[in-house]
Amino acid sequence: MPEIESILRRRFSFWDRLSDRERQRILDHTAAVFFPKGSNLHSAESKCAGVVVVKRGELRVYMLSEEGKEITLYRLYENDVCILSASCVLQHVTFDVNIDAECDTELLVVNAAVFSEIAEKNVYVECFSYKLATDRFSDVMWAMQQILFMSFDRRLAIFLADEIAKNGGDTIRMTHEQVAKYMGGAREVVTRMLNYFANEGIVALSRGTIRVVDKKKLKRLL
Amino acid sequence: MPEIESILRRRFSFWDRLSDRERQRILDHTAAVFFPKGSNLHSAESKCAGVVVVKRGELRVYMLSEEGKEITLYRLYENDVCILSASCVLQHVTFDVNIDAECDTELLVVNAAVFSEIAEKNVYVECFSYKLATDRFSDVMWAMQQILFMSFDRRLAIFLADEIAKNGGDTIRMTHEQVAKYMGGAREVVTRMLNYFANEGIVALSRGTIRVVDKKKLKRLL
DNA sequence: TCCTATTTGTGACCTTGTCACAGATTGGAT
DNA sequence: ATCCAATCTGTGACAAGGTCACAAATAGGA
Repeated sequence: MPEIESILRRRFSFWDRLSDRERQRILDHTAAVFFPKGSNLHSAESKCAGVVVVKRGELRVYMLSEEGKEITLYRLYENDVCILSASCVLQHVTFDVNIDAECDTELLVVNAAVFSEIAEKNVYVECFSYKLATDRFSDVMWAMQQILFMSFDRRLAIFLADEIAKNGGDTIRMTHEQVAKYMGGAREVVTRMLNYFANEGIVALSRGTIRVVDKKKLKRLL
Repeated sequence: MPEIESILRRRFSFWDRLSDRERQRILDHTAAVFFPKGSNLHSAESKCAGVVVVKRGELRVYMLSEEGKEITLYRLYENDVCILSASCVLQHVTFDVNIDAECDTELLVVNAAVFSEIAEKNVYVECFSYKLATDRFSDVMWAMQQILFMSFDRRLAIFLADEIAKNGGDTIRMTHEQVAKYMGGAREVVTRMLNYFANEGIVALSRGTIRVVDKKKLKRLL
């Protein structure tokens, strides 16, 4: 599998700190896996998925309350590495998250037990893992700052701006429900606020899509 | 300073992975520092304080919004090590926090530049730092879960229960203002809720103190 | 064309935060 | 002992956003 190896080498900065034996052991326990849109690939109950590299698609990492409320912490895209899917490997991670595939997604999954075993013996692997966790910590802090400190209209503006920047073009193909989920807000509030934006001539709405028609006005809300 | 060395050895799990030279370098750049109650020992603007060990007292780590709103992330007590005070050392930490001394506090402070220099060369030190950051990540997730998912009365009950468990005894010497700060809520809401608790016979209030008179009822709210 | 699922719109109500005070308590200073 | 000023606590009116219970509009398939 030369493709798998070339991906792992690029994503795992510890790759050349591994012995040949360790490298081979990882390669032997890494599989390409497909998750269809909407499927769950990690939750509190599910056994540890392992370390994941996104080949194609998108993952959403979120917190889930007992009553079923969700807060999206961050999203992962092509080439991102997900370590919280292997939280069982890191004893210092004492919380749980859920991870869903947001669209049809191809992953490389490194077996958790194997990764764990190597991380225990090789500090570079251990260190890599905790560094990655710290990166996510930063993402979560950003999400937290938004949720706790910014008004909903401002956050919505930021969200829309981020989405069009990310995808190119000015049309966001998402239902209000999805936007609400990503932002950690209530769908009704998203609807109301989007209609307000539409009245201001900032966006044009139609079922399932939001088109930004005045980027300048949008940025003024930022 | 044999005292400083004995504290550092106990708190820095990488201590016996250091060369004699590195150990000495750290010892030469560690100082005992006193921060009076209410003083700030780290903020976005202040230059990097360094790695801190709490000898005696208490630190509060919080996020600060542009408008001055605060959210307490976690608190640190005797023997805790604070790594976010040295966030400049960890490139993967891309957010900023504020840290105040909550009461008169004695610290050991390891110079940031020296620590950074050693962390760059010694993976064990680097790894230790990111592990510690991940511990705090877990604390923050707990705070986040509380703030976003739990009703205020439940959170207040948890807060009171935690405080009496921590201090022993049943009296909490804190103003409503302080409670609000720790919980990330509004003082008026704390006042209202405490009065409600008092009506239910759960607590007895007087200026500056909250006494829990019925722990069973309190736990029923948990 | 019709049927059904999904998406969007709307109003009433709840919780919590915000603001603007007023009243109570406390610890000095005289 | 008395008064003063600072701090702490209490309260009401209002705003933002979440929750609930629907109704209306819109797509896709059969």
